Amino acid sequence: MQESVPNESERPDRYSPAEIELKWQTLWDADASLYAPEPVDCGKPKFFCVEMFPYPSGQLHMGHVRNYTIGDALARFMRMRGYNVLHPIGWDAFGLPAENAALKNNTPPKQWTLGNIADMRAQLRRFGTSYDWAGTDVATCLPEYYRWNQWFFLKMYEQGLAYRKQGKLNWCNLCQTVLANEQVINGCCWRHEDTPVEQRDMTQWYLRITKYADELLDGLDKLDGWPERVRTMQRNWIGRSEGTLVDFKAQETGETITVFTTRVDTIFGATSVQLAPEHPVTKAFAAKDATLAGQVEEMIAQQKQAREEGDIGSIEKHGVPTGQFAVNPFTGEPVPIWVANYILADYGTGAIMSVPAHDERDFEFAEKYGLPVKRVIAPKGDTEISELPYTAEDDAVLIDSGEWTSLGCVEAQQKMAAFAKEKVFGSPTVTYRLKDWGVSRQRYWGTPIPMVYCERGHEGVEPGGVVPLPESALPVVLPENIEITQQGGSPLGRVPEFLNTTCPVCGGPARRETDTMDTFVDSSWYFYRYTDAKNDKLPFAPEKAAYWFPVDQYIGGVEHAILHLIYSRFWTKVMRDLGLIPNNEPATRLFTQGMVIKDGAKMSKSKGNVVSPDEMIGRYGADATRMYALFAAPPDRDLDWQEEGIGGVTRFLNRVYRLTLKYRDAHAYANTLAAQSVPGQKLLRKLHQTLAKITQDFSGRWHFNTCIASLMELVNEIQSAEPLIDDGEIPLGTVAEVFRTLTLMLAPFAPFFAAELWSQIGGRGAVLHAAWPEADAELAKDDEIEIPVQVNGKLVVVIKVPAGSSEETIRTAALADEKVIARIDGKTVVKVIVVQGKLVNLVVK
RNA sequence: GCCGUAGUGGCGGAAUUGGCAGACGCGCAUGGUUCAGGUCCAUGUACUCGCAAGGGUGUGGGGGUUCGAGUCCCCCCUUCGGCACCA
Repeated sequence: MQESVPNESERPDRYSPAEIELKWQTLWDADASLYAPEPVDCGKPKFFCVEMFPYPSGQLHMGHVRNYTIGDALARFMRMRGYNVLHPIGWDAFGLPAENAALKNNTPPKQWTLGNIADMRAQLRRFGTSYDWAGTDVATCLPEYYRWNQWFFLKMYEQGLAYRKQGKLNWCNLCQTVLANEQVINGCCWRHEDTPVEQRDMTQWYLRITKYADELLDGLDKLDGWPERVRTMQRNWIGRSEGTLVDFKAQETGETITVFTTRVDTIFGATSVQLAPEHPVTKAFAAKDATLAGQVEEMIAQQKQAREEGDIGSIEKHGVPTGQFAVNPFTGEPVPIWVANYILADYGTGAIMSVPAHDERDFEFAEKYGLPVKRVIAPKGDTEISELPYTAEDDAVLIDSGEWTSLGCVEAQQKMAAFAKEKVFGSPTVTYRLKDWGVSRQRYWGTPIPMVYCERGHEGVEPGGVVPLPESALPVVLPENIEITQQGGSPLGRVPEFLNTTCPVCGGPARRETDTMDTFVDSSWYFYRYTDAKNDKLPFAPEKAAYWFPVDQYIGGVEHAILHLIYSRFWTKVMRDLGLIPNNEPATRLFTQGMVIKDGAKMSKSKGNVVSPDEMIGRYGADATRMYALFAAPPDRDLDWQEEGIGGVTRFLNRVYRLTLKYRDAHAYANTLAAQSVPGQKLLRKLHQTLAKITQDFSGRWHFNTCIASLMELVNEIQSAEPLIDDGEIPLGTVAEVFRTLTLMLAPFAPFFAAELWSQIGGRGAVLHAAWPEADAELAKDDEIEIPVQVNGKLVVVIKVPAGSSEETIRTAALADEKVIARIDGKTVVKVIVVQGKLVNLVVK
């Protein structure tokens, strides 16, 4: 015979997450506008809180859970603080995985994507995230959204910010598409980390992000709400470098070789000119010299191989002489022209002047090939000895440099650049590492580019020339009945109904652009759409964006530090210049949370260390999972998910549940704090100390792990006081106050749990909109404080004195302590240091 | 190489301005409750010498400033991340 096990929900010492969460979720789901913000004229201060939107892969992972839990805690806190909060969600819904899934399962990308969105939306609801579901919920793969990508593209085309050109592009064979520079990581595709990208010559659409290079760089200094790490990464990426262009003329053939240098002051030490293998002048020389042509070809082949093997950095410097000479315009001296493999074709001008005495790389190269080393910079007060290559310090001076001799090198740089400009053989210049953003993708599942090619041509447009579609032709809708194959080329090119169209200007036959836009276009402005997600006249109403922007808090992973975060800053500046928005930056504060890892490694299917959020909910409930995600580590650090630890949070919640129900009747005595006992004051003190700590942490430090720790301390103290409450030594009014406040403090972290407790203790309205309690500094004050007493910096004893004791009282108490007396026996007290309210230190000899 | 980030018990982590190092939790140990336990409760838990009282040592390493340093300064090591033959 088996005895019946008590039903979980009947046990007074445990709560049933499954029951409580289902109950509240059902209620919440029924109210579509539960989390909607108030109108813009509500008079409350606004707070716009955005977490980076997910790609709808079909499965939430723990990284998402962490990201959204952080944002949700903040959004819930700010609502309780009386802010008008916009807390939206959306879906970064275009992209290659949908096409791969289509190939694998024979499901159309749209169906697959929308199905995943529905699944993930349900998952997020199970976690109780307080998104404005009805008002936002933007999916980038829908024409209602991507038509505005097309609209922006046309605006940029008008402004000359979108243009088409031929160039070298990064090509990933697995993706069967080109990639932006930002999408190439260590020479490999960002989605296929083991697949080196190839360089292909193609004609593509570009967005002129370089126009904003300086603004993007300078703006970083003012973004003090962004992590330094992210700002540094962006600075490196933009890679601004000031220098000088100088024209060297080939002596025999007359070609101009413009070199870029940051150290024009060393030009008297130039002993050769070095060209990149791909440089046009290299090609011109090679055309007339078969031997050279062969050598250059070999050099390019070697580089390609090194790139594919992934060790481009370790390749040995080598070069070949062209047999030609170029004239240094400053000295009139001819120097040999070489082609060298360490010269980058796409940085600067692809040509340098080589100054072996003052540049490590040039020195190494000159040593190898026996080129002369001519020293022209000297440390101050030294004209003879110094080790080469010598990199000049700020106080270095020029020697052997004609009329510039004896100048400081910084001064010389300016004067020589100005001289070059005056004599028309050079000029000061600025170069950037940042290149224009190539946005064409030879893929199906993306935004069609709203351009056609007029076959016959018409006035101002040659046959096959580009014609932008008028706004009235938008959206250019992505055809749905398409067979996904792995053939090369743009899939849209194989859909005749899409491809063949008419020219909007002359009405003649035209072909549509068949490439689609990079998905990073979608994410560059999606948060603006949140402010007005249903607008069908504009991407958003300017007045709505003006009210909500900039985002007050943006939260996401650091992996987007360059890609998404630089593109969206660029897009913001473009929209500002189009007069759509007044703000210069998309977000004033950025928080980059750490990764969730398992057993020291990033979670991945191949490693088999993936933790499923649904399983966590099933085993522990959403509240415990959320709280543990916050408790296990501070949010900016990586979090190693150790499942054993979650038991501590479950125990904590069970304890709170048991105690709250036990003292439920105390709430009839709420607001009767007048008669206070000593243990009652002690409990209130702890309560207000906890409240003060949590309130303050939400304002910026965000150490939610210690917030939860302090809630645990509070509950431990309540539990210790249990006998006192039962004996009536703590007034019931105090008990009511403690549990009411505790429930409110839990609300941002454990929403289902707090809602349940709130209703159990008879709280008015939804805990969601209850006012966050104010910490009372008076009540939080200790009446007795502990003062550690040290002798020569070593702790001897901790004494207790009344709070606010004078320095003299503390000193006397410290010197009167037995242990202290024993310790200083036979020695002289040289000095007594009393730090009021903190500590006493005796210096003895 | 340059830039940034971090380094604290068996583990995750705490110590906001220089002032009791190790809060809180996990784990572990002992005891209790329970027919039972992936339950609950109590106590202990940095290392080390000691039966104990009590001592000594401790925040990656080495110096320094200070009455006092995890925290500030200098040098070095290591981790993670970014950029990298960038002229």
